[in-house]
Amino acid sequence: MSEVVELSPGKREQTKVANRQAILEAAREVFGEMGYEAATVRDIIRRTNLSVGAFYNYYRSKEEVFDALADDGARRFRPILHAAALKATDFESYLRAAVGAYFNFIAADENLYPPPANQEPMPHTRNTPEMLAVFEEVRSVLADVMERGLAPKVDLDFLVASCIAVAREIGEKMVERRPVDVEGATEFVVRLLLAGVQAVPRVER
Amino acid sequence: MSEVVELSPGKREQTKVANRQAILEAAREVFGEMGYEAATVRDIIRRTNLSVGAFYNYYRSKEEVFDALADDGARRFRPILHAAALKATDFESYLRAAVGAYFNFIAADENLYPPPANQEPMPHTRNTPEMLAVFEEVRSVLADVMERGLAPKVDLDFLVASCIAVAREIGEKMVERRPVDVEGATEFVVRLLLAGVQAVPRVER
Amino acid sequence: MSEVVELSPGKREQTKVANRQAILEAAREVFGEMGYEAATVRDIIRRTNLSVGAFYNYYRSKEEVFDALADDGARRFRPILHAAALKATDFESYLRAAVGAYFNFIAADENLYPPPANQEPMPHTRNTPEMLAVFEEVRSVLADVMERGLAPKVDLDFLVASCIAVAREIGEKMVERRPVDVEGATEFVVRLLLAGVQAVPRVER
Amino acid sequence: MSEVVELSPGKREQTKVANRQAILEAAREVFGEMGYEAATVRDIIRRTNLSVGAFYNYYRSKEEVFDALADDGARRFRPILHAAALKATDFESYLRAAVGAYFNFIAADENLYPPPANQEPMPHTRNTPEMLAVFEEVRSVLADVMERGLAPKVDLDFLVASCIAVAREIGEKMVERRPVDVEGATEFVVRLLLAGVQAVPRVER
DNA sequence: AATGAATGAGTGTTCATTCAT
DNA sequence: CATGAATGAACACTCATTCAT
Repeated sequence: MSEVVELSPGKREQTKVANRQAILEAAREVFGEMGYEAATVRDIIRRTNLSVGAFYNYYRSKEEVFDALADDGARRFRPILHAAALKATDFESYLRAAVGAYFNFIAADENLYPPPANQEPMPHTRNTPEMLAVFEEVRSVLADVMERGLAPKVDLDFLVASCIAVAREIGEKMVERRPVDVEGATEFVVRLLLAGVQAVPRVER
Repeated sequence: MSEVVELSPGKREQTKVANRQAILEAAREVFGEMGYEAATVRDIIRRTNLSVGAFYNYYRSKEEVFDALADDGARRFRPILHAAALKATDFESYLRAAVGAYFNFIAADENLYPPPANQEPMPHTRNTPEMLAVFEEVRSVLADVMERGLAPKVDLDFLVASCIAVAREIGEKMVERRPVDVEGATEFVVRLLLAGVQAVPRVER
Repeated sequence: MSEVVELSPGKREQTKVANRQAILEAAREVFGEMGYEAATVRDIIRRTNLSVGAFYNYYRSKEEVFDALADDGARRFRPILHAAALKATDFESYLRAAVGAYFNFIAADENLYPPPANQEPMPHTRNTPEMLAVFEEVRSVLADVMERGLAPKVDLDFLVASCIAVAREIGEKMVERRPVDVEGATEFVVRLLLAGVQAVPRVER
Repeated sequence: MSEVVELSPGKREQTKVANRQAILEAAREVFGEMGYEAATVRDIIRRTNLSVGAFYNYYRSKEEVFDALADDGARRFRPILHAAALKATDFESYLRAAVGAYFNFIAADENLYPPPANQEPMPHTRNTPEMLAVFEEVRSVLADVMERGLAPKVDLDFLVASCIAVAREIGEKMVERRPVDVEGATEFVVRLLLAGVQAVPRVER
């Protein structure tokens, strides 16, 4: 009866990719605004041209989009971070490259999807999956630096935790400010951590 | 009409207090493990000897236990933090007192309620309300230090964010280790932040 | 331990009666204001000095107070109606006595418990049980009149239904007006029904 | 994107309409038998082939079906009543047309949905929402008659109340009888009210 | 594939009733 | 008897997921 006309070869395939992406973007927004639990599948598809049913053609469950979001973030960030790391020769340039890359990354994201007026302190929300993935990346980079001896031998876990914590928190503050000052935020974080890591107790390891 | 005068807390009153506390503890655990949204009232009461109905005898809603938890944490931590602050004369002792107090606080809490084998990376969790309240306290203490000129004039928001972030994250790592080393963790955080704050860009105001 | 002092003989018995009555009055108000289903046992006992437990000492269930209320209304109204009926010699005086008695009855009730500002059209309420009982009484009186041939032989069921309907509805309007005009309302109802019953089709029966 | 154009109501659309109607009918029965408060959504859907969830696909809340029921009744009755009123020239024909229309209306309804054996005096019931809507219509018709001077100037509120009361009550009795005698019931009501209104006290107004 | 109605387990919450004190 | 905390079966409603079209 009803027949979908194929306008050009590959059109179908294009649509599939586009739909998959549309769901991902919508999910990014919705999870960011309401948190994983509060967000409903309907909230997500409402921001696309698709139907609930279509959602399940592309992702098997709500959880799966969440995970895909994390993968997506990590996949997009990994090369950036890696490239930045390659140019680094000592701990400072390493740190600066990594933090800078991260801040540029979230600043770019921010421009694409500015926060919705930040209505309330949003009492019961969570980190977006992307953030989680990005933190994973940063963690591995810093672990590597420690391995290669570019930084004093300190409590690795504690250092990693500190760097991630500071970068995350300052990054969050950064994108809340207008204008978004990536330079300034990077400078703050790099100096703080660089001085900090020197002051912290050494371990023989 | 006839009123039974209770000269000392009667058994009934004791039970009520105990039940109220039991619900609070259970809620602390459940919110900690699953986050506010995912946690159900039934999850909470399942960890007590009580019934759904009893829950609502003690708290008017799920939200109310959550808030009560925050109040409870803040109420218990505020005096500790305050006392510590009084003994401090410069930024270092201030920081050490505050961080030490905070770490002792969560370490004590930890002993009472050890984490449940830390099953997975905890997929969809959030901060406990207590943490949030405690962070509020720490924030105000640090803001005060900045006000009184005991620390260099740097970006206040960024500094506060950094301190809270580092303390939180290191605190979390600390309680995951055995034995729990409050001394070491405090030393790490204090040195890192103290050196960091000196290195960070100054602002005129 | 605690001992209830018997101040005078029979005091206990008095209290019991008073409590039973207090519950009844409270229930009358509450059922009237919110309807049977919406009213809760707690709503009722809140208007007494008693406890939930006490409620169940006097009445086995919410349903039972409701029924007791009906019985109470009927018991109080029956003698009044009966006396009025005795003085009547023809249909008019019979009708006038019955309707007058009924209107005086509900007007007196109204004075004791004026309606609570009649906030909204009260979307989902019901008749008070008293009303129901009173209607039963009126019905039996009118049935008797038909039996005794004081009124034309018309469709008995229909006549009874009409009289009850008109009396109820006009009674309700009457108590809503200020001042409450029992005379006027009675006159209206009596004339309407008296003329009506003459005009209505006869049945051989 | 792709849109399936339906030239005639498709099977899906038919099912939707049927389901919507099925819920309405079931609600009509259930509200009629148990009253609004006592009726549960599950009681309603139990009489359909649908699930709880489906109920909420068609109506946003229990209250909404109730209102829809009233609207439905009013919508179906209004034109009938209006047409009847147009043919009337004096109070009698007016009254006869209105009452006749009303009785035909509820008799038709009755044939579609006969009462469930009238089990008991129906302990805690209420008017169906349809009745309420219908009564509103009847009220406005009668108010109009008074306005246009087709009936003596009597207490308007009281007259309206009486007519509605008698029509409702007799109507109820009528549908309980077998066979349902619309003619007879109409005759009874019209004669009663017509004579009654002449006998009732005049007001200058 | 796409659609969106259908499903039903699960959620927060209420309330009649019981029962230890 | 009085008390009021405890109980747990309901309730209205939501939402991830399925499935007929």
